[in-house]
Amino acid sequence: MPELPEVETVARGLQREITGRRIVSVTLGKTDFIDNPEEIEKELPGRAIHEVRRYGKFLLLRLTPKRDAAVAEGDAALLVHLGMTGMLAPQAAGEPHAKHTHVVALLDDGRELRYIDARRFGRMAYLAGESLKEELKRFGADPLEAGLEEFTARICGNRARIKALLLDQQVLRGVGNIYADESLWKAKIHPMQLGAKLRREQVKELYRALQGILERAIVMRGSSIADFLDVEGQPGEYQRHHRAYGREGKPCFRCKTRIKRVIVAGRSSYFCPQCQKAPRGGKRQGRRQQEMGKGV
DNA sequence: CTCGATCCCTGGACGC
DNA sequence: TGCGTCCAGGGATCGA
Repeated sequence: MPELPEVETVARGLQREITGRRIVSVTLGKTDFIDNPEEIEKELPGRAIHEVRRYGKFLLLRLTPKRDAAVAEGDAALLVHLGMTGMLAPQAAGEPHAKHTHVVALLDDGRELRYIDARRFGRMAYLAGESLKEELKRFGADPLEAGLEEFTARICGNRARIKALLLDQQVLRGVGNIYADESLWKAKIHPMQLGAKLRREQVKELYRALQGILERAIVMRGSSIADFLDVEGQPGEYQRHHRAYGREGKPCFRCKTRIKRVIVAGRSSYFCPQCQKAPRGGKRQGRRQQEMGKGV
């Protein structure tokens, strides 16, 4: 499941592999995950990819203007979200298309940039000018770029549960279920804790934990749980270092207590019930008890 | 404002 | 062996 480190890994691979290549033609398969398939067919051919970078969980393939463009349209880009099972990689045109190959862009070096996605939970869109700007503005701060000040403001200015906040792409862009759970475990914060109720010191711990984990995961080329593969078809290694995610019933690496799983924000959330203390009033009651304990 | 529920989609795990 | 069922999960959407 591609989150920030996995998408970063793919972006770096694509940046190395296809920067400078011109798109010759585009062939589409199923298009229900594409915002504007007809524009993709019309706008991509003839443009070169001049940069590939990550934006949250999106890959941003920045495109040059068309050679015969009559009017400037501003920046143009292909946005690609890998969803759960998406993969974007250049392959030799002669290679048979894998099952679930839905977009094929022939490049000017004879290779094909292919988008393969069994579940089609991903998303693809061609955007330019203002609509590109508007789209990018919808997302929150990149957790690796945000300073402690901004991180704190975004987490504390919110009454939702910390797990929900970490997953909310309008708060932070790029964090998904795995790295949310891993950073909460590291910072010893219960996933149901309210963001606004976290102490300053806890927020700082979380900030450091999240950045450290994301950076380390990028070095290890991401986590391969089910089928994540990078541009070269290689799995990541970070799944070997998970401390909470997917470890229900297994001993906590710190205290040996069995890792528990609860649903928060509609997602499985793994945590250590000993290290990550439940917020007062807990999950089971859900009643509206507050104040008094307001004192941070 | 925040929540849960529901839908999208397919493959893998599991039970019988 | 083969079926049915459940589950995974990011994100949009809707109603509470």
